[in-house]
Amino acid sequence: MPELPEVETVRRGLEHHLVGQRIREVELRRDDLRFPFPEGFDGMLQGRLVERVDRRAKYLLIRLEGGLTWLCHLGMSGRWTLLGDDLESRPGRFANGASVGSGEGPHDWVVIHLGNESRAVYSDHRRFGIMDCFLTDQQDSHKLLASLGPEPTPNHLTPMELAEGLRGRRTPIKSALLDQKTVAGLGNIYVCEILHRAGVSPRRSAASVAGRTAVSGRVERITGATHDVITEAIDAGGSTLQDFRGVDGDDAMGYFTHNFLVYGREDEPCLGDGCSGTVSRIVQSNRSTFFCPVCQR
DNA sequence: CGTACCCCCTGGCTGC
DNA sequence: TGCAGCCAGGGGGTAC
Repeated sequence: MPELPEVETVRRGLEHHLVGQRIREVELRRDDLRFPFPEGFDGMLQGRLVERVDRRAKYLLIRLEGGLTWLCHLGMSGRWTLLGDDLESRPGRFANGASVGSGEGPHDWVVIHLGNESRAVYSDHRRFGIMDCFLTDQQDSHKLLASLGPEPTPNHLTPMELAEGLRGRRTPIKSALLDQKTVAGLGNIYVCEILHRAGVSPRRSAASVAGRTAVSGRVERITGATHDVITEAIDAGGSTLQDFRGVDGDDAMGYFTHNFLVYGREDEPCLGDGCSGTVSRIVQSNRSTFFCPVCQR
């Protein structure tokens, strides 16, 4: 379910609970998610200390002792839940209605037993998630990470860079922004919100957004809207972070508490400043796009 | 090469 | 009530 801000919230949760812990045992309850787990996956992780938890786009990168990185992508329905002694005795809520006592759910596929007797449970009912393990110093050549574009955050994505990513492309701006090579980590909801905030039609071609000048007004606005939407969403997730155990990024974590201005609001009034338009839903490359035809041009 | 489409999977909801 | 069909926040692979 998660987009980048939700993955960032999960990252912070995992960082808080896993860093400094030793992986005592890895329990694999099937041999694949979207792809097969790598050969000897559980053995590679077992016995190692968790040093850090990083994120690149929507990939969680769990840095382990010995120069190893454990990669985890949540796909559409992946979630992590932290269970354990001290955790269970504290008030808090679980995502996904996972039972408090055992933490057992029908879609729990990976259970990490930690040195402190707590455990981290990965569940994923649609199994679009990905897990892999690679040598950290070979990250740049990792198939899934090598061609990712800049992060959508203020310190990474610049108008110039976005303009270069869009120039000459015939595809609609909506599809271009969803393409992880253009900007890494934007998903369907936030692209809709970004284009609405920037006042740019999702149907306009990427090339026409780039325009003829070095940096067009639309590129400026999309860059700014991207920074704002992503920063606000991360802050919203972070603000609900306190004593959580479920780290799936939605529900109490701020996802559904978000008020989107266009996403999911077909036929409802546009909430843009002084706009009297009505939100439309169209389908672009097989995904829903919500936008206001009046204020997005 | 870039782009368009199909697919993986499960479950919840809608409309007949 | 039953059930077919549609939908879902991702992204890899393939066919043009």
